Amino acid sequence: MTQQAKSTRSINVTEILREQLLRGDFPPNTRLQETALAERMQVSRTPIRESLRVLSKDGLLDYAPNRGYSVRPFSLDDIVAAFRVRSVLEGLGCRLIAERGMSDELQYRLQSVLALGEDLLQSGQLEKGEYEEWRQMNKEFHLAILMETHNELLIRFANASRNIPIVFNGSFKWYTVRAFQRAQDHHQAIFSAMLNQQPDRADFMMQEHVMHAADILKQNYEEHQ
Amino acid sequence: MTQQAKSTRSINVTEILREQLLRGDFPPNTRLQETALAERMQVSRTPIRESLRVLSKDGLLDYAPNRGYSVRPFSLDDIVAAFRVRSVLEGLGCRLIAERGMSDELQYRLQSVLALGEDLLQSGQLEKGEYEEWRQMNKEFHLAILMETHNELLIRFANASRNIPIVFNGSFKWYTVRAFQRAQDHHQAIFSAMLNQQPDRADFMMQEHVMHAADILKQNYEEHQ
DNA sequence: AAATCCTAAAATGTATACAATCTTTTCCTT
DNA sequence: AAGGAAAAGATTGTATACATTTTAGGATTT
Repeated sequence: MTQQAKSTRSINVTEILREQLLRGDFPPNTRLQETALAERMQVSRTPIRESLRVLSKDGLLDYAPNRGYSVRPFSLDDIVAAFRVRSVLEGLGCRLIAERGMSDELQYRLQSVLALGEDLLQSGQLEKGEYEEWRQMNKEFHLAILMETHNELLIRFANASRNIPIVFNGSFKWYTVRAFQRAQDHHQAIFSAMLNQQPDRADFMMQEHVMHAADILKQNYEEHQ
Repeated sequence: MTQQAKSTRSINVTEILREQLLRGDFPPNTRLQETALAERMQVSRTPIRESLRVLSKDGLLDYAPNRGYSVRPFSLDDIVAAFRVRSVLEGLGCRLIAERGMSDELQYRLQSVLALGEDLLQSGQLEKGEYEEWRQMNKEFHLAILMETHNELLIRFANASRNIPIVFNGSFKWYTVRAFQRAQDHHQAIFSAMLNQQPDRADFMMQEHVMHAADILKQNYEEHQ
């Protein structure tokens, strides 16, 4: 029997709300009233309040004393700015690993991720808009690199920089096959740079890679939003 | 009459506790019990709990469900890692401003900050260990640059990366006159690079500047800790 | 004596009652 | 009718009571 990770209602509520916020379930500037949420979530106001406080610390909610919480609106500029920050954070991650050299574990793991990327590109799935596997693959690529740095703050910030509606699940729905191919090429180049201990190249290519994602989002934001 | 910013006990408690944590009032791994804190702060457990949750989100406290909060220990490696992250964040800030050019406001402000730095270097104050004014000057230099980027996430992360015991108030108490001079030179170079729209130089020199501070801290940490 | 189980105490998690603040409505004044 | 003050309602902030979980200690077993 698998051990159920300990949790509390407050934590559960936080994660459910976070998911809904990231999915864009609430229109921007919607006020989140404690009593209403408490009723909806079938808990008292106490865990709700703690959740709202956390989510506002995460930048997902606005807060004013005695006036409560509301859904923070994100402009396109906000989102692109967040990508820019993430690009240097993940770039630093690659740089750090390129400097010290990859562990065997990371090398094997990234190689298998890269192989999966190739498979997906050739399977024809991505043409049909089935990008869920790609999303998983991409997440693992980025997270594996980050974790290897063992820089707690870097990991925390890099993850936090993705906790933004629209951004969170990637904008793969707007990717062309060409865009997927380019992303795969970026992954390859980043891997190669880290393997050959080329810190500048690793950093630069990761920044290029992240900002490429930002460009695609930018191009599609107005039309499809 | 100046308008008293609205606040709540929860917010007040958070800031008091944060200050105490940053000052190092609590030994690492100290458990922070809600009832004890509530009594000490003369409030109920409710605002205490909200504060602790926030401070753990800020990385100052460890938390485990049903087991409460404890003071997070920071190793020297943790601290240097945080400096590295901050260096690329503030480096990005300088790069962004160098790319688009400084506003007149920022230019004048930084010039006056630089002039104040020169004054302090020549007044002899710094030799006597009176570095409080320097601390203020330094803070304004870094903050003015950050604010000018208008990148909300960048500002948030850069500030958060300084919310670490020991780091928070700078390690100026360990600075020699030579070290102050070098910091001033760095500030000058960063200003010059932004003024002349040299993004690479601005970014690089800011990273150099921040990591120099890390080096000094590193050299003095063991002996004086 | 070491290990395990059980029980009591203490701590955290949650619900609810009450207090303070803000918002809306009503009603009065001009 | 417009503006504003006052009161009523609604919402957030805080305290407290109760529930659940953890922790500590001792008794019991091996």
